[in-house]
Amino acid sequence: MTQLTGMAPDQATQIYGMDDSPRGKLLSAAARLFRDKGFDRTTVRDIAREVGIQSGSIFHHFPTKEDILFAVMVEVIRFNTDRLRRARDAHSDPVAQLLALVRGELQSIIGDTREAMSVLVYEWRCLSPEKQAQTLALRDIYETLWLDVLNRLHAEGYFSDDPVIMRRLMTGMSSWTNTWFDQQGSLRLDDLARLIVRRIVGEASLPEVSST
Amino acid sequence: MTQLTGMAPDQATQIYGMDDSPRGKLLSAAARLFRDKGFDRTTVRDIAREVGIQSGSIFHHFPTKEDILFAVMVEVIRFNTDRLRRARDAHSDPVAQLLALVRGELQSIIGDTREAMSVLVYEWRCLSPEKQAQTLALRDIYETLWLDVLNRLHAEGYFSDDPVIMRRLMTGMSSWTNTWFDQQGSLRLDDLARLIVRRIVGEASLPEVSST
Amino acid sequence: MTQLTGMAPDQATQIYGMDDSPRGKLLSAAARLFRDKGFDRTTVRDIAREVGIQSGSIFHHFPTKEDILFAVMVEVIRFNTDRLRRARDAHSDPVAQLLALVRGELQSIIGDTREAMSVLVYEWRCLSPEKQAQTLALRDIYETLWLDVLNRLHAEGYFSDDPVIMRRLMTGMSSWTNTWFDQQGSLRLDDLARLIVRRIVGEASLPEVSST
Amino acid sequence: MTQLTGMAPDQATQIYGMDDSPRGKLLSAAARLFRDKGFDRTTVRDIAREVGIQSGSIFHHFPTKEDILFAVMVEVIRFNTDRLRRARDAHSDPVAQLLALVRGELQSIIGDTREAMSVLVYEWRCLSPEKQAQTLALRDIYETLWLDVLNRLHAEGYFSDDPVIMRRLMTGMSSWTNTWFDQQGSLRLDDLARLIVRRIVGEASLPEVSST
DNA sequence: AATGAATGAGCGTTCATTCAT
DNA sequence: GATGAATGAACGCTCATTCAT
Repeated sequence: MTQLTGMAPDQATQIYGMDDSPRGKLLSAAARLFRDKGFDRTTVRDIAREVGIQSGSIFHHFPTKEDILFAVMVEVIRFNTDRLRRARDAHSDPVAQLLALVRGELQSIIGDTREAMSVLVYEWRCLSPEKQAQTLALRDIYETLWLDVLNRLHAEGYFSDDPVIMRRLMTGMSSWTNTWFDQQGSLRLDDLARLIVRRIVGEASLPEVSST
Repeated sequence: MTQLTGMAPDQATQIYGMDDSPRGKLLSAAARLFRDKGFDRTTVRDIAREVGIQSGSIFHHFPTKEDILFAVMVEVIRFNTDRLRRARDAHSDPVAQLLALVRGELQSIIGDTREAMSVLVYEWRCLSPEKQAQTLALRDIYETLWLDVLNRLHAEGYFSDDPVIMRRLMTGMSSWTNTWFDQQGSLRLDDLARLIVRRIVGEASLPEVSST
Repeated sequence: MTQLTGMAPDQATQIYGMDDSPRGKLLSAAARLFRDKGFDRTTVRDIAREVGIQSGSIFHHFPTKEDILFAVMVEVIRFNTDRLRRARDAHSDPVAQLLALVRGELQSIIGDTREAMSVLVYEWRCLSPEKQAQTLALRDIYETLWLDVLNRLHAEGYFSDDPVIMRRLMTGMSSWTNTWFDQQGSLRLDDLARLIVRRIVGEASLPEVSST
Repeated sequence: MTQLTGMAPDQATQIYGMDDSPRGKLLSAAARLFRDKGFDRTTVRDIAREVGIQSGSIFHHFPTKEDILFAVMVEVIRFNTDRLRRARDAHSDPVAQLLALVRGELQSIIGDTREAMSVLVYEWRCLSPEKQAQTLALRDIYETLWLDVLNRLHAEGYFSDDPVIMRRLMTGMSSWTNTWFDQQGSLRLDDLARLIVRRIVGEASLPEVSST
């Protein structure tokens, strides 16, 4: 768990495909630009300038601009799915598992992969229907991780409402944090995670365990 | 309250500025197109075609394309601020007031003003900084309605966490519903509102009152 | 002659067609705007605003925007042809006649009709070939006034070069004054006129007569 | 001096920046179109068609249409300033220097750079104030060449009027030649130059020297 | 792989002109 | 005569993509 909560303010970890290779640098630059200016307002020249190449050279790495967006989305889903799987596997208690999932998701949204996660939400429409479908298949795997844990909690009586609805409310709470959470502020990511989990399983269920 | 919960599946009410006038029809068409395709991918020719005029004629009603976006946002905030104020004023009990606010906000997000509300969230970046500031001033008024009620509930012991944080979690839950809530589905808007309110004030606080 | 040299700094006289009628006010406003911004950069809305009507109303007075330009040019040529004819007829000595013509032309270029005269030179290209031909016919009448006097001076031995060439050099000197002559400056219009005449007939020919 | 007076009927020399490069061809085509139709009535598509490229390709060479106009003006001033300097330096007698300047200026106005010189006069207003100021700085250098010679002639008693005014009258005579001078006509450029110089220094001062 | 000039379709916007009222 | 909403063609400019080098 330490890699999740002990992250540095900036980019403690790195999305797999966003390494020092030309392709990786292109994806990192694109993720940030797409987040800051939007996909449509980011030109391939912007991206090229950011990594120090000419705009024509981009097309040796990606067939179209849309494929860059697609790659950013695929990489961030894969990376965060892996992260969540490892976080869940570190615990056996379902409440602790839920907390680990929330921590991991918050980490992805406001921590190391925040640019790409923001792109995933806000630039969804810029993807062709075909690529949307491919991306959705990956998101389904990610969501299954959540539903498994929530179904178990529901079965064990931690909450009575529909687990699918509960997950949707959680997704809303998490994803919205990108608009307001301040990493330098007094609210720590861990506290926020516990706060969200308490919305689901109630006050009593969450022990005062440390986050380590 | 009946006008809020008894809405027809489609457009029971109408945003003030989006009437049968040319300007109103332009705003309605723009709101839907901006939601469906995004601001940048909607051309003024798209909007013009939708209302049956020539593209040049748009500029008799709005000085720039961005001003159409701005008008959509201003109208929807004004309309929904009024709606929430009226909804709150119909109750004196703070829990009932919170429920009324949540119902009203859900109505705006997944009901009659859903297109414009979606635009407000997803096309924010397309507004110039000057217009963002003007829009934010209107949103502040809207948010004050919420914080007044949440502060009172907090003071009366209905929940112990920071009311500002609670509002942010609620905003996330509400706004995300535009991605999944199905008006034809089995979950009714009223039930969803009660479900959200229970995340804040707990199970016991919300009586089984009817929604009328 | 007094009306020529004793003119007020601004608009002592008025071009015939530019009176207080709607048409006249339109022409005055157009002349000034065409001079300041150029024909192509002046919109009919600019002209309409200047005279306090709506842009559509202009077309009750002139069939096209180009016809406004044409009218400005025709009026100013007619007016200045008349002025020059009267100025010449006030004298019988050919040197005095030439001086009177130069004074009158300078008056038109830097005095009361300066806006319209500037338009005549700088917006010539904006006229259709047909209207250019009509306007040229009027200018021919104007030029004949000059050539009559210059031919007589040439015949009487005041200068030996081709009178047509002399007139062209004079036109250049006169028309260029619109770029530099300062009505508030120390050089008076009368002095400038004598200076120009001396370029043609030499120093000795021009007596030190007063301008009245 | 032979290269100045012995010019071919068409384009004996070439403005530095208007060579066979894409940029040079663009500037030549633009200068001619701007002269013929005016800046505002020349479209970027017109210019592109003239040099056989697509309209969008123009913007690889110039950031805006106005920058093309600016480049035309800057190039022609620089080129003609150099030409005048060389022409003056070929003589030590001030009358001969003045004649050389007039010849050079006429050459620029009705000879090899006539399109661009016309643009300089007639499209001045189409330049932004910033670019006007930059262009004026270059014109000041050009004008200083003239005033140096005229001041010397004035000091040596060749004429008694203000040298600045004399230069302005000369500018008018020269620049107006673009409206009437016919290179195929019987009046030769050299004769016209001597004719103009005689307007300033009088009949006696100009010897019957050959133009070489 | 990289370049960078060129493409060409498409964008937001302008504006002289029309015409029902 | 005056209005002002509407027209529609044309404008300057952008930019993802191509391709000869």
